[in-house]
Amino acid sequence: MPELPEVETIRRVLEPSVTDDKITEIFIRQNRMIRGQSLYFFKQELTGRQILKVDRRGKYLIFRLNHKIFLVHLGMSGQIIRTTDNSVSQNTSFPLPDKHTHLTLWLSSGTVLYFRDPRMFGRYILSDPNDESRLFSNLGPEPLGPQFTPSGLYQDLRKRTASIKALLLSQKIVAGLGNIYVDESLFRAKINPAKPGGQISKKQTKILHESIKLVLTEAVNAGGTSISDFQDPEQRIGNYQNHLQVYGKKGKSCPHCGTIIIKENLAQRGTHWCPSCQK
DNA sequence: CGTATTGTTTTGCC
DNA sequence: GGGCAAAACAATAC
Repeated sequence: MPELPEVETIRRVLEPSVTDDKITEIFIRQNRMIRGQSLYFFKQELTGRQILKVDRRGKYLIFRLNHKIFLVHLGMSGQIIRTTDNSVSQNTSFPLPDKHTHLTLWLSSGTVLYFRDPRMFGRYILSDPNDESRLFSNLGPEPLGPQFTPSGLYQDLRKRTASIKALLLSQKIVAGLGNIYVDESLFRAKINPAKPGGQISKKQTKILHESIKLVLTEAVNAGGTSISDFQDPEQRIGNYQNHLQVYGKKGKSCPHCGTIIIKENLAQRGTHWCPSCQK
């Protein structure tokens, strides 16, 4: 579910409603995803903190608290649902908390945040602000920030023999792209997903850089992609699934040339491309 | 029964 | 030690 555009959509919804709120109570159903602080201290250290700011880095949501940072990675199926109900939600499409609600935060204004994650690939990390750079040390530049440049991208792809698909998924070349947006970006750039990173020309790299920024910007503006179950904290779905060109389009015609879109496994993921446009 | 799914970490090999 | 590729994690749908 959540790649950069989805996480940014969540961030934008949460920011105005939880900023300056205090965490008054916490309930943990499943502690598998909790990292950083020990379980005992997790609850103790989170309770009473004020949310100063909600940021994002790659696919991580960052709650900046007084003297702590709370990082949330939603994995494959994580979501955050906001209600103003104190016990059982009445506004949601299903009763909350349910068996997939692993963490619940009550805030001083009456807001309740439900953290759901059926597949439990997500992570909740409570740490010191000083640890932030270490926690993000494996992430490449923000694709929509000034650090992401065509020349930097070109340098990082030099001498790499792995496929551009695998490299873009790794988060180390650039942060925030997942399976959907890698396929869409490579289609826009007319680059074959199997092409080794080191074989992409300077000119192609510049186009790839532009394509990534374009696709992500469009997707953020559309409120993310709701393929199966993405919804923002207010339970609204995104709109970018209506703009996808190749992802999920196996057997359909390429919007550019009409050739049938292919889907094959690459880098352990279903990979979609136009065999004619993306040589 | 298989296969597939919007992600990352770990493992093992070269 | 780095780069790379595959397994592993888990739930659910088809």
